[in-house]
Amino acid sequence: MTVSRVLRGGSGFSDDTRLRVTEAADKMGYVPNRIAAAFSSDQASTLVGMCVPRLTSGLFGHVLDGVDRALSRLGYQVMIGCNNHDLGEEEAWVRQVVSWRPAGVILSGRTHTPGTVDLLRQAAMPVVEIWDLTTSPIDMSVGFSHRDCGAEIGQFLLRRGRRRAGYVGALSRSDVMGQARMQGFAETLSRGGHPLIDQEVLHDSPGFYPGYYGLETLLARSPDLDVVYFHNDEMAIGGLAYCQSRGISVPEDLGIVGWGGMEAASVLPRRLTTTVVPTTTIGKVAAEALVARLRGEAGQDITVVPTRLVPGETA
Amino acid sequence: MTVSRVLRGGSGFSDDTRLRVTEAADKMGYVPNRIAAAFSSDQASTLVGMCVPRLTSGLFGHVLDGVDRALSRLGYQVMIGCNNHDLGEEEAWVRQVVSWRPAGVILSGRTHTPGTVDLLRQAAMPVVEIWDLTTSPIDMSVGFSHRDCGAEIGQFLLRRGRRRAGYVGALSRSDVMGQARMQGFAETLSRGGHPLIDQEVLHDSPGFYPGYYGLETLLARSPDLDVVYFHNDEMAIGGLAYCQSRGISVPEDLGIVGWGGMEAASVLPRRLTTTVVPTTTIGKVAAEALVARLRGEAGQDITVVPTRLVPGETA
DNA sequence: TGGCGGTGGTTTACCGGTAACGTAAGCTAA
DNA sequence: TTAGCTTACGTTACCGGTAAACCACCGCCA
Repeated sequence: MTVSRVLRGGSGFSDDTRLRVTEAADKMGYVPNRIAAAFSSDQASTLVGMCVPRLTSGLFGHVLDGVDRALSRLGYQVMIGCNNHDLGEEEAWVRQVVSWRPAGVILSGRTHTPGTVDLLRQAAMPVVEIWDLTTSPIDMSVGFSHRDCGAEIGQFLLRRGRRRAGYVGALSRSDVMGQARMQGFAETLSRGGHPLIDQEVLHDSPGFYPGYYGLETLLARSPDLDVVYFHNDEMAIGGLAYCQSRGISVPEDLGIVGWGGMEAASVLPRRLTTTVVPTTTIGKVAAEALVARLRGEAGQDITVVPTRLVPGETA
Repeated sequence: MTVSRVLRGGSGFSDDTRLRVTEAADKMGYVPNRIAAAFSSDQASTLVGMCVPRLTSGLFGHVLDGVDRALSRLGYQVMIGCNNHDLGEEEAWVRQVVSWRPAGVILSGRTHTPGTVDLLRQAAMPVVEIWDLTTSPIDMSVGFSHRDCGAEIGQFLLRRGRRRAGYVGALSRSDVMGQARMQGFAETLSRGGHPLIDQEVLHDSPGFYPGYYGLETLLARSPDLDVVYFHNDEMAIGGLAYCQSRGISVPEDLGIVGWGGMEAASVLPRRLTTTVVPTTTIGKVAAEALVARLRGEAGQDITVVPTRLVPGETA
């Protein structure tokens, strides 16, 4: 017991004892057993679960980094999961993670299966839903509105005099966020009197080549578009490559707009018009909100982390 | 006890009992406590620790994905860590992770502090060192030789008639792997009779802008180079941008070579000459080697996962 | 009828740390 | 002098699952 107190930096022991304990621990290479600690007292768990739609996405890599930096600094460990944009996989992951009795959980997205919500409510632990802001979170929400992102781009393009807009997207499973951006975009255009002309949504992952071929298909069908909004930057870059290969000059003949703020976009000869998402900040804020809740500190349940429209040279 | 056997799919109970148990568990929303399970029997831990140098790197995102896919399929959970290319941070992380008594640990790199090695040896668990192959691993090693990557590029360039090569790198903390590539490159050039003319190594993270300005500095000092090998693809793309801004035609005036096989590199108008690293495969193979060891199956301690030189249009 | 093996289920002890409580020694103050 | 408090440390029970041993019962056969 005295050893436990010394090693956890408590009080109620003499300096002499402390020294003897730490020396002995050092000499025998003692590593405390956190499993036992977490087991004996529910409070002691320093595990936090974090689930993202894709691990290979540059954006989520930064979110993960923000979460890990903030949490590891405070002595927490991060258990990761990847749901591949599938709510069922998410539920399976949540079940696994809850069985580890973590201190809290961070999920991506605002849509979950009833089973997932039940599991989390029963577990009665802090939960942060990130990325896609919701006003009725399970517990807490940190992110931004995808609909607003699309709407903002819509307004921007109308102001720039674009009148015949198209959309190229990808629907990998139930990726509702890209959908939301598109809807916000389309609605704004309609209200502005110049509704969306055409859209091409591929059932594929939103990468470079789907962007390339998606634009090809779209333009074959609707050749007189003057701007195309893409699901994300990678697809937009694919679109740019298509334009280059066909001698379509950007932004004169056709405007190209992406989303996400992928680093590689800054690599292009002309800077992509896009919405930059504060990925690392979202991770950091989510982690801090979770820890604040754990410590019983006051904090807001819903935190808006604003995105930033970057008017580049492609639209 | 009977409940435990039923839920773990053991034997020694009737169908009737099984039904009663599963029904009751369902009704009460029972989630087994893995902490207790891991605590009671050392064998039951399904945690695996995985430490990478950077979470924001596209390459390591794919490695992580390979690991997570392979492990979650087999019922393991992944605890992540990021050491920021710092061996001290790695040791701190290992200490944390070992205190969770994981089933095994995956580390990036072959160089570790003595403390790290001690901790892992004492813990007597499977350890896989990935990315940078070593013939004397702590336990197992999965990866490739960075030195050979550099050497292969050296030979390739000599065959293509390049005679005056330079190198632009970045030294973020103790990133020994970039160093190894450069050494393999330089040695091969020397043996071929056309040694490395000049190099510029920035103390910065290896990104787009350091590549841009690194090339600027290098060319200011050594204007007559005919090819430059970069630390990685991002830096090489920065170098390409510099060439474009100064009217240096690639590959005629100057060859540009990267490393890593970053996806965005395929986005460029001309395909970057580079070495593609099988990131996902490394993660997958490492995870499978670890699980094989856990199951007592035979497996090799050292697995070479070959890289692939992609002769693009920039060198 | 006694012994034997298999089936189905229960009892017991234990993993290693921690909360709560117990206690002995030393000190203070009435 | 002694009740009362503080300090330093020890005891005990418990967290929830699991390994191993144990037991009850049945059917079977010599």
